Amino acid sequence: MLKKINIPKVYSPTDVEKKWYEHWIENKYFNATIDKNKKPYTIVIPPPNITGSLTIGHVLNNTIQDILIRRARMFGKSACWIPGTDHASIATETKVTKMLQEKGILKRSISREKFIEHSWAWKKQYGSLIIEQLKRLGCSCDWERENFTLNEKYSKAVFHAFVELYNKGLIYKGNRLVNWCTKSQSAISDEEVYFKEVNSNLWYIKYPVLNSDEKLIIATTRPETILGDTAIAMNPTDNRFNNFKNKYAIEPFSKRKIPIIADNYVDKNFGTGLVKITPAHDPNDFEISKRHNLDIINILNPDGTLNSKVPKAFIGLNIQEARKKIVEELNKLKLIHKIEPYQNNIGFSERGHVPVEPYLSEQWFISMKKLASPALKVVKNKQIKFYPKHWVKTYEHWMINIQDWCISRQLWWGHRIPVWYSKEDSKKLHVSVSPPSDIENWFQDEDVLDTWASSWLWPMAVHNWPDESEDLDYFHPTDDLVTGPDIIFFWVARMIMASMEFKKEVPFKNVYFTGMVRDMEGKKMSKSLGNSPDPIKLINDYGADAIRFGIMLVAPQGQDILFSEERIKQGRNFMNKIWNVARFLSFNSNDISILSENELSKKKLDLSDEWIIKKIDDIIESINLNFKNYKFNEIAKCLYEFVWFDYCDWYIEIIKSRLQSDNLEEKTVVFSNALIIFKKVLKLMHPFAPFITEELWNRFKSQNNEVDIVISDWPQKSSFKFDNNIISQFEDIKNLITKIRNLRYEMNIPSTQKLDLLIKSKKSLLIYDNRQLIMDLGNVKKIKFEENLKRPEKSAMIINNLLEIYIPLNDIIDINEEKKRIQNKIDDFNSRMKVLNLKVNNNNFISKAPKEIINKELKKIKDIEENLQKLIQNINFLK
RNA sequence: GGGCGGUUAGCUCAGUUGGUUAGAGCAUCUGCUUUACACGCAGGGGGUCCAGGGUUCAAAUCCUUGACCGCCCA
Repeated sequence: MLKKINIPKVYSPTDVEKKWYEHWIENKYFNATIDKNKKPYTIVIPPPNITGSLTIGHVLNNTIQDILIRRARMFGKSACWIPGTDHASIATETKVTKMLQEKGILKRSISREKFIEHSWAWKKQYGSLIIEQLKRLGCSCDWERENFTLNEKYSKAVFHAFVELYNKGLIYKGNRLVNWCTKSQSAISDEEVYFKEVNSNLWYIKYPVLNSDEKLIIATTRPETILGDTAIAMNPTDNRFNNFKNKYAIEPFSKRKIPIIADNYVDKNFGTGLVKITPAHDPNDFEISKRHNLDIINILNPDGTLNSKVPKAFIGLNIQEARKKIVEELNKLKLIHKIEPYQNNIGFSERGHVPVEPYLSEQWFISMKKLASPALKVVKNKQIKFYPKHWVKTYEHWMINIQDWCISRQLWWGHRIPVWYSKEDSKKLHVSVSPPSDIENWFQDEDVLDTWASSWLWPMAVHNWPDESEDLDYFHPTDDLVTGPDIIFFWVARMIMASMEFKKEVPFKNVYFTGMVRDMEGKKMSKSLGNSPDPIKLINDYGADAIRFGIMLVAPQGQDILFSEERIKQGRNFMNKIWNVARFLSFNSNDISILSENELSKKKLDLSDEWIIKKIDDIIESINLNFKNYKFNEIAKCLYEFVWFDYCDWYIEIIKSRLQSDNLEEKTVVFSNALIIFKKVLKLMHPFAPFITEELWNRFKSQNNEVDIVISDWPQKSSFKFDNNIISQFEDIKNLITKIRNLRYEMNIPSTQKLDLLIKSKKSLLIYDNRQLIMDLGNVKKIKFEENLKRPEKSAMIINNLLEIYIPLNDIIDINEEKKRIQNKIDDFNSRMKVLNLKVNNNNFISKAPKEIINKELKKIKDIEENLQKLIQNINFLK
């Protein structure tokens, strides 16, 4: 027996969310345990930076993960979602440096140890902001397993990986051009460089040729690098410069003699067809220098000023100053041929926002070729599947053309490279997870590792790798990874490589790439652009469920999302709808003993009851299928449409009068059915909208030990066996009602006026059995069947499912309007008829199309003909 | 230059393997204090599915060329 349930008029998300989140945590629902009777299901969170705060992108990403993990939990799996944060070497160091600066402390004036102390303090204070925000969103992470990439245990894994690769000969130290950020004075990765169009010039500069009066004209975007030139190059097929092959040019400032060489890299059509080669300051030039054994002259200090390799007058100038002075001097020497405006694509450091310098320096590298091939294989043979799958191509392209990975960073916050150099002989190295025992005779490498060189171990290291552990055995490989395509290379690919190399198994089975969240103008959301709304404010205003649902509704697989607050409103409105239909049920809950689904199946049900049961059965099936295909927005849409259009707009409206019935049996059956459907909806919706569903579930759950929804079981299809025609029969009834409503509008009939239906037919059981709901929803007073009915004067006519139905209207009727209305219908049918006739009279169609298609078309024609015949008779009658 | 997406209603987007009268939300128009909900109800209007060519009995859907927009790589 269900007691009267009270539901407040307004849903207030904030209180409800807090209450249930605490309840879930207290009951340890999110804590996964190793249970050999259950299948494990694992997700590792893409660890957000400790410097970060929640963005709409995080909301999308983590909502999807939460949906997956909550559903897996309801499916009876041992669901483990491991959260954590990333120490974000460069971002954090920048933040801490800035914070210290504001306190008047210069980073270089304090010791490394002191700086790291400050960093940990900073981390303690601000580093878990985003974690707290994820809780507000409702994320059901296993917080007891929270991890951090700079934890002692985790660091051990990072060092272990370094040492293992070093011992395998896959890590080396080398001179390479790296992307140098002159502001942070550190190497940065390709991925930390963004490109910007900059208005610059193309300078055409004349180079004197050795032992000749001739001058060669080359075009360059970087005149200041003349000081590091070690060659002039042409394309070998370019005959214009044949005379100069194997000669030398003169660098105008230091008067160095530089060779004139031929290389395929040179584009004949760029500038004059000749380029200057500066190996230390351009990646392509560097490659050329290796092919031609050229000198390599580095003219820059780490801070971007010119070093002592250049003539005195230029030493200490920064790049802009040097460029200006060089051009002035060249002008004086009359060596400028011309200057053209030129749009240049220049790389900028994501952290320092200064142009990135290709810079020759000594760095640690991982050689990637060997690691790449198994990682490529497991994606190609679908051991790891990508959703959407078109990312496979991008992945393959990168893996095939993979470059060695520069893993050292000139920073302090991070994993210090586990290499010690002997003080006596710096060529003698100690490479180990632990320092040498006679530490006083050694000094450690100054650099730290690239952050990605720790997070690439994430799925393993969160489970104690390299140590053996039950967790690692049970929860690894993980199941699904949800992340953005922008980090497919620096994270996803590298995790696959690490896992294949160290563990000989895939780190995850499926990767779901979300779309990018953009604003309504298509711009990427970012803090600096100020176009990123604060999700916490949105949660406060609309509720977490509204945001989760709103964003899932507009996030189709693999498509970028144009986000605006309007989207959230749709989610909120939907939550309001759910809340209110629950209220409606609660008003009728008084003293009704609820039947089980099994008991219900033995009762006599109306068409509408069977229809809604069949509908939700179909929805369950379709949701399950869409989960399999990672089509989350389809699921959201399914739920939205079912709840709003089928359940609320039709079913609830239909049962209103039945719930008023004096017949207790009738009432019990109808209410039970409505409630059973509703509770299934709550379960299906729970992964998308966890809070409101838990709240309502607890209000409606029966006394006999039903558990909280979060750990309840996923709904099954009903055991009802249905006639195949249920859906179409019910559609007929719906159509009839819609036609009556539409007629009202077209004929200006007040909505309060009850109508009579006179049906020219013998008793139609379909209509007769459903007369009550037709009367309720169509606002109809009585329904009469009469086989030989004559069209009453002053009536309007509708046709539904080939039935002629008359609605007497007395003086309201405007016969001309009625004629017009019927003529419109006739025109409409006629135009459709034309198209159909063309099709059916085509012999090719008849001979080649499948039979069921032909029959379908013929049936349409037959129906239209019958309809037309009736309509024409009617209009003739009116004339 | 290479690769990957996209172009469908005024706006934002769905549209599974080719066969519906091409859908939804927002916006818009009309009516509604109908005993859950105006964050609502009922009804309506609004489309050359970017363009050309092709395959097919049949194309928004498949192939091809092009235009435009976006992203990634060089």
